[in-house]
Amino acid sequence: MEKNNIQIRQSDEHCPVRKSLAILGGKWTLLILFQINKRIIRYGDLKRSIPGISEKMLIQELNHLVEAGFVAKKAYPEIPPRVEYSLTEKGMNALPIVDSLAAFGLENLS
Amino acid sequence: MEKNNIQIRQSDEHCPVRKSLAILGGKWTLLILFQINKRIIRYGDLKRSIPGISEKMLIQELNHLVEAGFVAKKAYPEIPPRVEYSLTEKGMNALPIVDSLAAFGLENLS
DNA sequence: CGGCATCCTACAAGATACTG
DNA sequence: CAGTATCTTGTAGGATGCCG
Repeated sequence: MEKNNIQIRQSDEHCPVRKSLAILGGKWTLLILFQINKRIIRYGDLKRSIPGISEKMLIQELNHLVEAGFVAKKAYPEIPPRVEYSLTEKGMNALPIVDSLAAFGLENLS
Repeated sequence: MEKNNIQIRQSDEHCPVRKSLAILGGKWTLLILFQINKRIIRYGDLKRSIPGISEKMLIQELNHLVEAGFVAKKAYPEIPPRVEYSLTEKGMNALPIVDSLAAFGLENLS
């Protein structure tokens, strides 16, 4: 309640919002997390669920997210290959963000 | 609970997440909303509260947000000039987004 | 099927200087 | 103080083609 009075000043890199945006701020990042959601989904299905994304961006972001520990990747040594993606615990923690984005879009944008 | 089964497929422009990202997806946009927050803040103070932003980007995003109806701008015809920015109702609705971003950053990033 | 390697460009973003 | 006006640049992102 006295939150209005505190100085909200985060010097550069210590701001949690900035740190989050640094990882999740890509054009497609949050959309990908949103589509994976609680599912275990194959690469091809994921790609189809995000119309307009290029293979490069999808793979790039997925690798990025796997490295960062937000997405788990499981590859089956079959032919033809099958690769499944899902959110880790850490990745699930980002779902409130996309939920609030979705809610905002529904209520405030045409 | 059967949410896992439904096809989460938004064809392009109807996806609320995409619509939100289209407006709020800029590098500085959410950070600006976060800093204004519930305050009525002058341009100079706002700029100082976001280290690293250029005047151009700040003004550009502010104008953008004013046009979109998320930010209110009040200019006083004084010398030297004074301009105050604050969030509109609509802009307040975006605060849950930055809150979840902040929470995510605090809990999941170093 | 699920990638990776290139090449390329448009636009977001930065730097700088000036003004009411 | 609060902007505007240019000019320049970096890089996110797109297009295309090949590979295990």
